[in-house]
Amino acid sequence: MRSDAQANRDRVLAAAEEVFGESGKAGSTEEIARRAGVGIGTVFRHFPTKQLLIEATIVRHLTLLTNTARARGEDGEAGAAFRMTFREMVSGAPAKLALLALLEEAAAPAAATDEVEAAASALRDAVEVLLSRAQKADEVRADATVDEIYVLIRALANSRGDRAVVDRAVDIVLDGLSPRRCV
Amino acid sequence: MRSDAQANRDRVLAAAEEVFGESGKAGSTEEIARRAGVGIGTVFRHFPTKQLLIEATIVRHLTLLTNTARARGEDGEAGAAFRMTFREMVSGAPAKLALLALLEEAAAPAAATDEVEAAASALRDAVEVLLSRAQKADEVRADATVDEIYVLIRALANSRGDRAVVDRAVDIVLDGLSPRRCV
DNA sequence: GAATATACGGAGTCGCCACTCCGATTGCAA
DNA sequence: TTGCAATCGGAGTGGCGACTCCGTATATTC
Repeated sequence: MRSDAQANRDRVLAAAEEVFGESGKAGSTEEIARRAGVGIGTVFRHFPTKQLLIEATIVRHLTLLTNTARARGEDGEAGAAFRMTFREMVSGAPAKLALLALLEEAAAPAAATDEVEAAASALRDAVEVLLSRAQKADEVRADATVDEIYVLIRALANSRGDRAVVDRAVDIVLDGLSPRRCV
Repeated sequence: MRSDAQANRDRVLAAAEEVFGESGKAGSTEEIARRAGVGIGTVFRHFPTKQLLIEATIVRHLTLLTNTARARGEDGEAGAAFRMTFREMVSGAPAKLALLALLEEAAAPAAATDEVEAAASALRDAVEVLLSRAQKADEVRADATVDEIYVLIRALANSRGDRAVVDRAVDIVLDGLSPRRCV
């Protein structure tokens, strides 16, 4: 692959993340091309279909999240690491609400491509590691499963509203996730 | 207003709720007309703009939720009433995920029409009644505010995934909402 | 049962957007 | 530097969907 082609591909992906983050699926390919500083033709050469561009954007995003979670999983205290990652994943996408909506769609049973599927399950695994470590340290209730954590994170990540209010909502959820130390 | 006109208006609104619930904003006006069993012209006579149709649909939905919450607020035990309503609002829209996305958008600061605004705040008030009653009965932690409850409900209502998993996630959140009886 | 205002249906218009095509460019190898 | 295969750009195409218009149909009134 020629080096300019690679560079353009990267710029298109970055622009796509930006545009989809603002406008969701409705963001036009032309706008993406404009922001990437390339012609429409170039966008379509790299991603023959809008759907493919969306999927590539999602995979890129999921991969980033996975790396963050993995890094977090190796150091420090288990409970804090888990809670930190939880918070990060919730608030990490403040300007990317619409992107998350796409992500949700991608998580639907039928819609997932192999590649998207793989990226999603990698993230899931990374979160699972954090979770079970925190559970072993008795920092998170033992009956919680990754699936539930996932649902909670995705749900909260979609939240609009004051940052402060969302933060307090997250506190409440984390309270719910802590082990009940007495009845 | 002629009686047939009223009937058609109602059928259009019902069809709109259905279609928007499935496909969100992307649902076409033509499809709505088809399901309502009327011509496109009729849809546009009642709701001159797609945006207006969306808003009317949202108001209708919010009003329904408000009525449910109000009814629930008057009988039975405070904590149970609150939790019941919480669960209902979360799971009451299983086929209407996309509609909720619109609703979120409507809740954005700028986008709200007076009418939508009014309907939204009526619902908020109804929930607030339930909440403070439950708090007085020491069934819900005192430091929780309506805003946070709202964020939590909206977030969870958007969740996809197994019903069972979502239910357990709701349990976790409700645990977080219960008063901490010991440190 | 007319008369009439009101409402209906759906073909047609217009603009937007995904996607195509090909002449102009440009990185790269020799 | 030169040749050429890989890229690029962006005008053009086709289709879809919001919205309009007006001839037809029907509730309502007396």
